[in-house]
Amino acid sequence: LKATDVRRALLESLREEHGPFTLEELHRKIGRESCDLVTMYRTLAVFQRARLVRRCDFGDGSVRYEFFDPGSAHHHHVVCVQCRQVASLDDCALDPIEEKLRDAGYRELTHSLEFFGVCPRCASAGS
Amino acid sequence: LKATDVRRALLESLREEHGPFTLEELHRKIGRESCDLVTMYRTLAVFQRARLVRRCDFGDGSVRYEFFDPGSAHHHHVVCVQCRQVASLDDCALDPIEEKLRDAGYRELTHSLEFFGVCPRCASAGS
DNA sequence: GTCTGTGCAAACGCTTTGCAGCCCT
DNA sequence: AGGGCTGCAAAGCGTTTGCACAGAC
Repeated sequence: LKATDVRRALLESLREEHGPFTLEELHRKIGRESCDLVTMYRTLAVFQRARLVRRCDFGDGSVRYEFFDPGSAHHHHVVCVQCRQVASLDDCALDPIEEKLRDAGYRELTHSLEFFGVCPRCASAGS
Repeated sequence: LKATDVRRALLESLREEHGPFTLEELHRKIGRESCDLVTMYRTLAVFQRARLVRRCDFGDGSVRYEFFDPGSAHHHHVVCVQCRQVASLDDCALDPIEEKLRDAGYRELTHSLEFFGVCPRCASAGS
């Protein structure tokens, strides 16, 4: 795993702000000219394999990437359907459900959970 | 909303078995020759608008459609990562979380939640 | 007869692949 | 010096659009 300019810049962008970003957003952040879109895809794939990045596949078609911090707890997001801003929730209350499924014979369980709605800022602006 | 052969066949397929189906599965079920793929997309879009069908956008890239029964409770699914079979869970324990978000100012909340794992059948076959 | 639904072909956007050249180690 | 990384071009795939014709009401 070589240390290149593109990889350094991308990792930097992912670390400085927390919040899952789209590939497009990341591309803009590190400067469109400093890196090809194809390289973005490939680098993010490499980062995923290296467990540096987690892929958040929102159910609305958009795919986002966030810096994977092994220390922080498993969490989910709220996506504003108007401004597309994403906030993080600090906990996850699904352990009881996974427990039930494990009892039923399921193995290697994971889950994807995302919330959608109008965020406070958009809600007050709209009304 | 006209009653055509394609629409009748598609609605039939969706109703006779419960479980979200991919567009491909539905196309196969009603017979590949009896309907163009494009019409499948268009008809499913119409059904969604008419609230006859609910779209389940799994986080793994696959999109599925299920017959929308207004009487049945809001529920989620478990997807087997090996055989791709989908089972339905009967309840949803996320109301407390949505409540908290509403208190924080979020509006019009919805969520997408899907579980992934190895189903009991695949688990016993594999070991 | 009118207006909606359908099939076919083509466009579309996002993502992946192939290949030649560059740069990190 | 070598092999991984990158850019560019092109292919791939699921989905959408345009248009002419057929079918429902």
